[in-house]
Amino acid sequence: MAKKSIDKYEAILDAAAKIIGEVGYHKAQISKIAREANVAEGTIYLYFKNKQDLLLSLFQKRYGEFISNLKFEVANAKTPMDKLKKLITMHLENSERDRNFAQVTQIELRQADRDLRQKLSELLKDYFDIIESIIEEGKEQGIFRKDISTKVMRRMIFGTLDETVSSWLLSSRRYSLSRLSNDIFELFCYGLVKPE
Amino acid sequence: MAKKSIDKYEAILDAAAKIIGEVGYHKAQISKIAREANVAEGTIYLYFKNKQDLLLSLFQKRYGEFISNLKFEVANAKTPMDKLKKLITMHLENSERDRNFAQVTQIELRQADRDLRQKLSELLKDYFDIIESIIEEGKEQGIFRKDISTKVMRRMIFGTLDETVSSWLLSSRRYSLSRLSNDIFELFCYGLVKPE
Amino acid sequence: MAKKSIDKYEAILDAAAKIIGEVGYHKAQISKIAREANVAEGTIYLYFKNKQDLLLSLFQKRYGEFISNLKFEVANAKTPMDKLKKLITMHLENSERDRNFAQVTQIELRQADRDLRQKLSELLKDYFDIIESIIEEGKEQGIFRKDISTKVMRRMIFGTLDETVSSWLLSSRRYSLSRLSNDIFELFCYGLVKPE
Amino acid sequence: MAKKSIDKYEAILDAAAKIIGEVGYHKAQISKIAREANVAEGTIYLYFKNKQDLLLSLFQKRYGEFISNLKFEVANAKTPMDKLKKLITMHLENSERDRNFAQVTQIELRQADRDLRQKLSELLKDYFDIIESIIEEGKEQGIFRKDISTKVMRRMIFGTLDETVSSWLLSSRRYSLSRLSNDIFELFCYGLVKPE
DNA sequence: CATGAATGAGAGTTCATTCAT
DNA sequence: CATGAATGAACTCTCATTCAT
Repeated sequence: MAKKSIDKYEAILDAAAKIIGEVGYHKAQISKIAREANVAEGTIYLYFKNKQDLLLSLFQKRYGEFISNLKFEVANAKTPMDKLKKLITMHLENSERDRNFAQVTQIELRQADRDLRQKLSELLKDYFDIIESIIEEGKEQGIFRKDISTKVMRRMIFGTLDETVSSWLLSSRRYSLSRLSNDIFELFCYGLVKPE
Repeated sequence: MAKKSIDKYEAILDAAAKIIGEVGYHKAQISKIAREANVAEGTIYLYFKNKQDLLLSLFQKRYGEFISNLKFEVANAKTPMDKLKKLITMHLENSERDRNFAQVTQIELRQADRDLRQKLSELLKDYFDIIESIIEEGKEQGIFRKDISTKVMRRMIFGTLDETVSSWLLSSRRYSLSRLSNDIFELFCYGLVKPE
Repeated sequence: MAKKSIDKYEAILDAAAKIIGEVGYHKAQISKIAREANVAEGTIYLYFKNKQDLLLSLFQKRYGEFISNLKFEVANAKTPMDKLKKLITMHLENSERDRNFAQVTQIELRQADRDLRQKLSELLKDYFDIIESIIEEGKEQGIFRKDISTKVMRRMIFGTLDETVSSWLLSSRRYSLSRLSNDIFELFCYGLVKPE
Repeated sequence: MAKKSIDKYEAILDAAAKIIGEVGYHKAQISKIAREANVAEGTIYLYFKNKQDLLLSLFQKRYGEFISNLKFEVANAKTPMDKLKKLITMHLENSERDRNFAQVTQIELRQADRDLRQKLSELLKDYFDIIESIIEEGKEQGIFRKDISTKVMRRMIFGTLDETVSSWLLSSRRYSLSRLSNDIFELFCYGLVKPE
């Protein structure tokens, strides 16, 4: 029984990710998600308070897993540079591996009502914390410049990764996303200007 | 009186920008936009084919003006560095000046149905072209590095600006956006790493 | 001026007949009728109280002319048989000549709201009277049978002509309508059964 | 409980027949039909694709039943004369029994958009076929005259019955419809002209 | 726990009619 | 008389949510 419930819970989340990824949050009908999950419409409301809660749970679960993996890997990397490199790689690889995850994260998060957006940004907060702690560490070790605020740097890092994935999604994923890691890392570290 | 008065057209666009900025495209009811514009609901349909067309026109007009200003200013700047600087400043200042514009641009563009997104991204194309031409010029003049593709660079620039504005919007604009220009410019040019 | 008014009045009626004939009363928009008549929408309301009044006037005018012609011709025919023949011929020829008239008469009259239908059937009354007086005359002269009520006979005559025109209209008028006069006349007079 | 209960389906059809019969197709609001059927508006869309589909189904069901009864009775009648008599009687009795059916059939069918009319006339086709086959049989047996086309005859029969019912409906049904059967039959067979 | 038929508020859009010019 | 931009009531259809079974 307990097992069965968890199966359904997962099935609904998977179905939601698929449908929302395909048609977007607003056009994703509960009835379609139910059908995709092989579940009755009413059943969804046994596991989730409402449609918004479903999206929230979806994001929470998927992003939560990603964040905890990321934390682990970042902790294991030695230098701030290594940590940054790892973060870029994982962000891109994860997006590439799970297209629905990326779609939902990138596109669907933006819409949504005030309060939903608020809740979602709380979830993002964890990710931001990881980025910022890497930057702080780099600054402390004298590797990263201190004349620019950590927040500005964090926005560059997240914004660039975000936009990179967005572009890739809109391009119908015709190229390898994760292969861009090195260039982006280079850009982050040394900027546009030719050295010397 | 000019037929289909331009005043009304503008009033509707303004009202749409305001309402959409406040509650998002999907929750922005035609009836509310009409009330905000001091116009009957039916009147909106004299000026716009439908709700989607209204959003499209809104973006087209606002973004179009911005783009043409941007083109002019960028053309007048001497070096690629100056041009890049100008672009950053204008992006942030424009967003700061017109909150509704920024809101719509940042948030609402992402949602929307497949075909709307398609049309909107065509409009963004112009902006991307400007950014990319600055980069190309910098590469040709030996100022910017050539070992990283222009597209990757463009995504960093646009993504960072985009995320910076998004953050500012979500923070309820408690700080000056345009004052960040210099730092962002520095970051773009020289990266995170402390020189020497 | 007076002349001009009459021109517009006529133009609107013609336009209404054309548009209604094409798309039906309910789908015939005032704006389209106005455009067809080269007149502003508001102008229509200078000549007609409302849309319903326009249809009524249209029918009144067209049917009125037809009825008065019919009366004249029937009066000139000698025998009840000749009169009946004339009536059949004129009904079919008139429908064939003016497709819009037929369309409106046949199809559009049926719909309409309770009260409109009431008013229209008053107009039909004149036509019914003509038919019934022919029948009565025939009965008096001992030509037509007296064991069947005049009303029943009238309904046969009108119903048959009506259905004949309806069929022709729905068939996209691929055959000559007026050429059927003789057969219908025969049928009316002697019925289906083979004589002897 | 049967899914999408047949009861509700029937209740909606009955309500539709009643409301449409009262105010006509165009003025028959879904909301009123729903109220009459003791059903929510949305429920109607569980059973019918849209308003037009509801009308179509209504006609299909009611007319379909009538046609199949008619076929049975006509097949059981011996001579073409008996068959014709049966057809007249059933047409009138059925209309008299179910006023809504008659109303919809007579009045509402005529209006409607091009495509709806097309679909409806396909349904009428079955009725026409029955009439025509009776005529053909009569011709073959040497009972009916062969010098007039079957189609012309069919239009007389259908047109007369149709008009008879229409008249009766407009008269607010102040007389017995079915009692007219004999006279109409006589008229069809022998025509207006007094024998001898 | 599970179902899915039923609900009904809500939203976009149309179009006959009005009225200031 | 004429205009046509503006009006806003009205209507169909959608879909998240509920609840009796």
